[in-house]
Amino acid sequence: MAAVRLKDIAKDLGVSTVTVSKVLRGNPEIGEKTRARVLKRVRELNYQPNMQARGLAGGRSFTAGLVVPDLVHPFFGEFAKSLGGALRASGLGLMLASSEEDPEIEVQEIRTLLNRGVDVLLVASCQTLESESLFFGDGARPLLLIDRNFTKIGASFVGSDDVQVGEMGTRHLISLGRKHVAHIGGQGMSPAVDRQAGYRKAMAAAKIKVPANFVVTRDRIEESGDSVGYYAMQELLSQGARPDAVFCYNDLSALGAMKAAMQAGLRIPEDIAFVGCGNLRYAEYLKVPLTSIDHGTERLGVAAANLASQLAESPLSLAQTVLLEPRLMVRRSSVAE
Amino acid sequence: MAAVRLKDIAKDLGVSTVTVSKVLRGNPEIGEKTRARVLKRVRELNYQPNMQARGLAGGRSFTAGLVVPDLVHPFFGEFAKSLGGALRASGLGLMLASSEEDPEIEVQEIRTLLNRGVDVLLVASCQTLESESLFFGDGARPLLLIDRNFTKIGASFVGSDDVQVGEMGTRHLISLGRKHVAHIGGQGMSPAVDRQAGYRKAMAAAKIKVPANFVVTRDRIEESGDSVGYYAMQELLSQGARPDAVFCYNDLSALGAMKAAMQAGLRIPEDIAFVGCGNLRYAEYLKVPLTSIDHGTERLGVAAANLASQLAESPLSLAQTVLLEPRLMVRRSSVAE
DNA sequence: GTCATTCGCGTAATCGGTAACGCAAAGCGA
DNA sequence: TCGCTTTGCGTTACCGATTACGCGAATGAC
Repeated sequence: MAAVRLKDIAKDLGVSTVTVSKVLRGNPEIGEKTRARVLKRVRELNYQPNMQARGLAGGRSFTAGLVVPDLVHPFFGEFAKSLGGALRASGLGLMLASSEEDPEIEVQEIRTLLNRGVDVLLVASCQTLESESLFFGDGARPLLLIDRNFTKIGASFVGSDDVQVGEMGTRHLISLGRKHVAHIGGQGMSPAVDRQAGYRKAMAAAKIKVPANFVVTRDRIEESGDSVGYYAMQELLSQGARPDAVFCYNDLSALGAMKAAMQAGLRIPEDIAFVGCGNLRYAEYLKVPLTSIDHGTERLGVAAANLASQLAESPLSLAQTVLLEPRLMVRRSSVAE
Repeated sequence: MAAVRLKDIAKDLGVSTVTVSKVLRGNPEIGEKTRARVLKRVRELNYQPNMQARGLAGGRSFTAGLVVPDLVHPFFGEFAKSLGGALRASGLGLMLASSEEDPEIEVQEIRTLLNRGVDVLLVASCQTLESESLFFGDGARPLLLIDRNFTKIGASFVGSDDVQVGEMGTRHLISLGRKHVAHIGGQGMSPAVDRQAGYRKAMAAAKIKVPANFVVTRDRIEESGDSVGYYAMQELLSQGARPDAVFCYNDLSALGAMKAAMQAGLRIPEDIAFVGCGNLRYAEYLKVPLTSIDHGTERLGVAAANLASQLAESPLSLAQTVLLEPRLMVRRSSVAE
């Protein structure tokens, strides 16, 4: 069952390979009769074009490359899934790489993907905002940033409106009558910065002053998973003025924070309410179901796929930005049953 | 910053492209002096080989293809992550496709991956065992089955020893003094079959008869997520003889089953104990932390990557089977604190 | 000092497909 | 019927690499 090539079909029919190629490519200069014969034989032999050769000759590989920091992170998993499906519908394959949250691996993976000839590069970068000047592809292929934006680069972007995310979560807590809303934040990336900005915006709109020690950010390098939130919460609690609500940068940190709060004997949500971001699956099975902000990850994937296939076809088209509206999912961590 | 090609380096140095290629390939027939000059220039220009061309000429693409049923499923997410990292270490890229649990899409994705010239194909198939004769690649590329085995095909396999998984979970429940251990099973795939076999083996070893209505399997098609377990548990409870323990096919079904049990007023684990499979993340944050069997997903990924890179290098080597030992993670769903 | 090796590198063909051009036959108007 | 445009398909070159071979020069044996 060796692969059947263009040449085989051509020889079979007594035509040239070019003719067959033209038929498959939809070139109108081939006569109806020949076209029909070719198409028939193509189906009979179940011909499948060799994409490597096609890529070499045509300068396109019909493949998109995706670099994510961590495939296990529910957001990126869902995103990759949704993206892959939508890309397939556009005839694009997906090459996947994980940077393991390491900027150097990220650069390496990007290089590898480019060498493999991807038509468009999607990156959820783990570079910090300061390193904006760093290597981001070779400029020859369109770049599409995911979730984390680097405005100075001028690349396309698909993600959530994170300022709104921050506002929405914080406003929810305020609307519940909480006056002492703290924030456990992330570091370096645009979502972290923007969500904190949204938090401050909502607080300002409600005319509530934000005490300096109410915003805690911890370096993600030294800690992993939920421990960031855990230690951040301990830090908050060790201070005099205790918050009655916390808006957390993401769900995992919210989990850690809730753990620390419960260990300190606080009741959720009576004594202290929590809001996370990401709306991770199983959120409803948790000990305390978590109120969270949903990014509409599937829609993000579809939007990214659309933009990607457009960029793959016309690499020189202008950079575009797609921002999706977040949605608040209210659960027990903020509202008692 | 257009891509630098072999030809550019060659022209620069006044040698032929073949010479450069030979140097990079480690061919010993090139003199020390030339070799040094070439390597120097290669580094200066930061030359990156075009993998498409390399693949065309050499018949290898240095790429592995992976087809999973659902990237969001924690097992496959973790597996893909681990696999990708380990493959990278072997110089292989990863092309990812998701079949969405649809056998037809699966076949389509496999075709696509083969057209793209992957050197080896890894598939966690969603075909049922009966459809073994179905299309599984073209036979020209080595096939590596993941998690779900099809013994008749004679392909390589990497997965858990699922009979042992079933035994281990069931034995744990029996060792806790439970006499009425039921089983909520999956359908069609080898893990489901094997785990049920393990369950029966453990029951037989303890000389406990398995009532016919103590084994419930439901068709996964009509239901999704945890609802399988939910309805299965209701089915179990609606019968006269009530179990005091349930060994579940996977964690999600265990979650659903526990939900149904709690709704029926049963206390976990006092009245009824549960064991799941998969040891999904967040298991410890659950309302009732779930005792589960860990597959060592990361190790599976690494093992698969090793085998895959070996198969990619010598496609004709014999099919191999790698079975990893499962580990029991005891939590509150089976043992009170 | 010859002849046979080895060494070191280049030439040509190939992988499977695509794009630019060429060219014969058919169509058409006058 | 002559000449000009289409129509329909084939030739050639090329994408960027690799492998098989060829050949001149340096090397060594005698």
